[in-house]
Amino acid sequence: MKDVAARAGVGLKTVSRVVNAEPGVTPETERRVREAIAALGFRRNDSARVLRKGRTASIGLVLEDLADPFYGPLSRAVEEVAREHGALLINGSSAEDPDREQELALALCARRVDGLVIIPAGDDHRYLEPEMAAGVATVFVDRPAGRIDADAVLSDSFGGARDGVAHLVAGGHRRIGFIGDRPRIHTAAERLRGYRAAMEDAGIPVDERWVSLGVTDPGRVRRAAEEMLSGPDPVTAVFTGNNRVTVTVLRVLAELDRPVALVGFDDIELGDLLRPGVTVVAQDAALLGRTAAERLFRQLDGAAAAPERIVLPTRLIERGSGELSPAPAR
Amino acid sequence: MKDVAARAGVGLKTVSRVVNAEPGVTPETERRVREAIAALGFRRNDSARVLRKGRTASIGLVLEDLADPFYGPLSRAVEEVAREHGALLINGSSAEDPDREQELALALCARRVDGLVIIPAGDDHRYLEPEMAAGVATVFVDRPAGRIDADAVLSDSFGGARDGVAHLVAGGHRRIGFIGDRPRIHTAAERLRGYRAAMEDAGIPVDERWVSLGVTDPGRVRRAAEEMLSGPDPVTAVFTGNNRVTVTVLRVLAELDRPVALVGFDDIELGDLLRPGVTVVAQDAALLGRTAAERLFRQLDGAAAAPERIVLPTRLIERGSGELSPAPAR
DNA sequence: CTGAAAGCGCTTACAG
DNA sequence: CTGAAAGCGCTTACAG
Repeated sequence: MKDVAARAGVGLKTVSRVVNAEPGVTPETERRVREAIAALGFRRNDSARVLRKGRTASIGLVLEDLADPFYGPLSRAVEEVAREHGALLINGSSAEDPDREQELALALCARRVDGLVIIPAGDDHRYLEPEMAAGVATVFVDRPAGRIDADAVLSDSFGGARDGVAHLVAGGHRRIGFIGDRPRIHTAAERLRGYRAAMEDAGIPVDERWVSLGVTDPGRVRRAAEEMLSGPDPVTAVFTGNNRVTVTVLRVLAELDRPVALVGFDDIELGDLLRPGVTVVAQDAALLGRTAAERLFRQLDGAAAAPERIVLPTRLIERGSGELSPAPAR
Repeated sequence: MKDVAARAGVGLKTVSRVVNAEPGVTPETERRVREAIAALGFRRNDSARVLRKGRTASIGLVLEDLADPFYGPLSRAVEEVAREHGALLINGSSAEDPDREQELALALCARRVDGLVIIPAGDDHRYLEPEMAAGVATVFVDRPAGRIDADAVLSDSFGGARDGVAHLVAGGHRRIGFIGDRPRIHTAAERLRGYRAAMEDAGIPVDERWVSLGVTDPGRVRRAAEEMLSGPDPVTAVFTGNNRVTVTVLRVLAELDRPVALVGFDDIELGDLLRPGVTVVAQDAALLGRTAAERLFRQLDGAAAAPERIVLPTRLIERGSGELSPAPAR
C-alpha cells in the first residue's frame, strides 16, 4: 500500500479510501491510485485489516464429520447465512473426539473468528467461557452445550423417537429393538428416552436385550442387530438412532428371510426407492444449520438475549418399512 | 500481551517466548508469566502473528456444493491433510457459478490463505495469475484449470465412461442413452467423449436423441430420461453422468413397467441394496481430495515442480442394473 | 537468560 | 478533498 501511495503520489489514507470505496476522492486521484494498484499488482491484506478493525468477518464451524451426509447440508446452510453477512466459514471435523473439538474451537478463537457454531463432541464446554466472555458469539447445534449456558438449536430427538416407536406399536409390534449411538451423545440419549417413553405409554416392558447403544461403525451395529434378531424371541421391529445405523441395519435386514419392520431417525437418500421404502423420522439438517447461524449473527448484532434452546420438530415419513406387520407368532 | 508483560514484570519478548514455547526462559520467570496469562485471561491473537510471520497456516477450498455427497468426503480428506500440516480449512461453495467462484477465491487470497484447492465452476482462471505469482499455492481438483497452467488432480472421466458404456454394449445393448451435466463442465464433456468412444468402438452410430446434457436438477433430468425412454425406439440402457443424475434416473426407471439397464458415474450410498443393485463407475472422492491437498503442501514446502495433471483411475462395480439384458425386440 | 526498538500492512482520529 | 501520526498485537533482529 505504501508503494501504491508512492507511485500514485498520494498519501496512504487516500489509497485506503480508494480500496475501501470510501467517499471523498476526486475521480482524477482515484484514477491515479487505481492505475498504481494495477501496475503493482497490489492486493489488500485482510489480515492487517482485521488486526485494526476487530472483526474478522469469519465464523468457525466445528462438526463431527464433514463426510457424513447429515452434516453436508447443515454445513452448507451455515455457509450460506455467513455469506449473506459477508463472512467466510472455517470448517473443522472433531471426529467425535472431545479433545479434538476443544483444540479446534480454541484454534478458531485464536484466529479471532467472530463466532462459533459447534456440534459438540464433548460434554464439558467450560473451556469456552473465557472466549465467550471476550465476545466470541457461540451457538451449539444438534446437541446442547455441557456445563455452560449457551444458545442451542436442536431437533426434537425425544419426541421424534417417541412418535416413531409409537408408530411401530400402533402397527402391532411389541418386541421392538433400539440401536443407537453412544449414550454420552445427547441426541442418542434423548432418542433412547423417546423409545422408552413410547414403550411405557403402550404398557410394554422393555427387555434390555432389545436395546443397544455404542459406536455407529458397521461392525458394532451389525452385531447388535443380528443379536436382537436371533434367538427364540427376536424383535419384530427395529428403531435406528441415526442415518449411519439405519444404513447398516438395512443391510442386515436385506439378508434376512423374513420381514422385519424398521423406522429410522434421519432421512436417507434413496430411502424411497428401496422395497419396502424406508420409513423415517426426518429432521431438517439445513434448517438446523440456518437457524443456528442466524442466531449467531443476531448475537453479533448485539441483540444479546439470554441463551435460549430452540427445538425444531421432526416429521414421520411413512414409506413401507415402518408399516410392516409383525410376523405371526410361531 | 503488553498487560501480561507488565503484570509479570518482564519484557514483551519473554511473554512471546513462553507463549510459543521457545527455549531460554527460567522456570521461575515462566511461572510468573503463566500466572499473569491465567489471571488476565490472555489469548494470543493469531491474526497479529500472521501479519508478522507471513504464513497463515490456513488453506482455502472452493467447491461446488458442500451438501453434495460427492464433495463431503473430498472436503473431509482435504481437511485431514491440512490438519496433518497444522493448517485450518476455509470452505466455500461456488454453487456452480463462475463469478461466485472467483469472488470466493479472491476473498480467500485477501485473507492470505497459504494455498487454494479449487473445484472450478468457471473455465477461465487467469484472474488467479497474480495470486499464484505472489506465492499462493494452487491445486485444481475434479476439473482442470482454464487458460492457466496449474496442478490438477482428476478422475479418469473419459476412461471410466468408456468402460461403463462398453460394459452395456457387451451386455447386448445398442440403443444406449447418455444423460449428463452441462457440457461446459469438463467432467461432463469428458464422460460424453467416453460414451462416444465406446459407441464408436462398437460400431454403433449415436442417435443424437439419446444424448442429453444440461443442469442436473431433477426436473430437467426426468424429462430427458422420459423422452429417450418413450417413442417407438426407446433406449434399452442409460449411462448417467454423475450421482445427481443417477438418483433421478433411478426414480424414473422405478416407475417404468419394463427393465432398463443403468450404469452411473459415481458410487451412491445404498446402491447395493436396490433391486437390481446399481452398477456404477466409482471414483474415490477422498483420494482425490487427499492427493490434491498433499500436492498443495508439497508446493508450499518449496518442491516447486512444473504443474502436473494427475489422473486417478475409476472402478466399475457390477451390481445388477448394468447387467440387465435389453428387452427383446417387439 | 532477557528486553528495547522497529516493523508487519493496514485503519482510526485528527488536522488542514 | 487529502495526509501525517499513532496504533492494532504480535515477531524479528539485535544487543546486553
